Amino acid sequence: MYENISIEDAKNLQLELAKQLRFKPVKNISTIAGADISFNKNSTTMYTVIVILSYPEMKVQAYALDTFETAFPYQPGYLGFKEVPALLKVWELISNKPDLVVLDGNGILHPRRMGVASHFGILANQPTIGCAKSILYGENHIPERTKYSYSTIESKGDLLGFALRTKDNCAPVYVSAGHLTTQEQALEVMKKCIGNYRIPEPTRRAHEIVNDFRIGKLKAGYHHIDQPLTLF
DNA sequence: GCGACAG
DNA sequence: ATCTTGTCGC
Repeated sequence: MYENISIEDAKNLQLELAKQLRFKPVKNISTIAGADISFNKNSTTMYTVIVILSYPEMKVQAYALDTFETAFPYQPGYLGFKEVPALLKVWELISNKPDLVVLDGNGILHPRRMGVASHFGILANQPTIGCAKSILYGENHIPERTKYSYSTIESKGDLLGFALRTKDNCAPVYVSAGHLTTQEQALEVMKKCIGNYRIPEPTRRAHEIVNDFRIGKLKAGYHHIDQPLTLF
C-alpha cells in the first residue's frame, strides 16, 4: 500500500486526507474497540489486534488477530503509513463493527492533523479516537495530578487535544478526535474507559491480547467471547 | 541551524 | 515498539 512512498509524498497525502476529516458526535455508543500492533525486535512482522469491548462496561466481547509485513519504517509524524495498512487487514475480520475505535497514537493532535487514528478513520470510514502515551506535538499544558483532571493542548489557538490524567500521580495520556467524532466526545468517552490502570481499557486490553498472540498463546482469526449465562 | 520527535 | 532488574513512591 505505502511500500515506496517518499516522505514528501506522504506529507502531501496527509494534507489531502486531512481535508476529508469530519467531526460530529457518535450517537448511542454500545461498543468500543482498541487497536494495537506488536512485533519482535529486529523483525518486520507486525502482529495486529482489534478488541471489542462493551461500553461503558468495558467487558471484552470479541477480538480479531492477524499479521502483516512492515512496508514503511516508523518515523515520527508518519506512524499511519506503517500501521494503517496492517490495521485495515485485521479490521476486515470483524463483521460487527464497533461504534468507535481507539488507536494507540494521535488523532488530530498532529502537525498536519493526520495522526494514525485520523488516518485509519478516513480509510475505514469509521469513528476513531487517538490516545497516545506521550506527546508528539502542540503546546503542552499540564493537568492537575488527580485522576480525571485534564488540560487542553493547542497550536496557534486551535484545540488539538487533551492531556488526561488517568491515575493519580501518573503521567497523563493524550486524547484527540480521530474522525467522525468530536474533541469533547473523545475526552468524555476516554474518561469512561479508564479502569484501574494508567492506560485506558481499550488500549490496555488490546496490548495484552496482541502480546499473547505474538508469543504464540493465541491464534490468528476472529474470536468471540461467550457471555456467562444469567440463570433466573 | 538545532533540537524534538506517537509507535 | 522491544529488551529487561531493580527500585522508588503512594
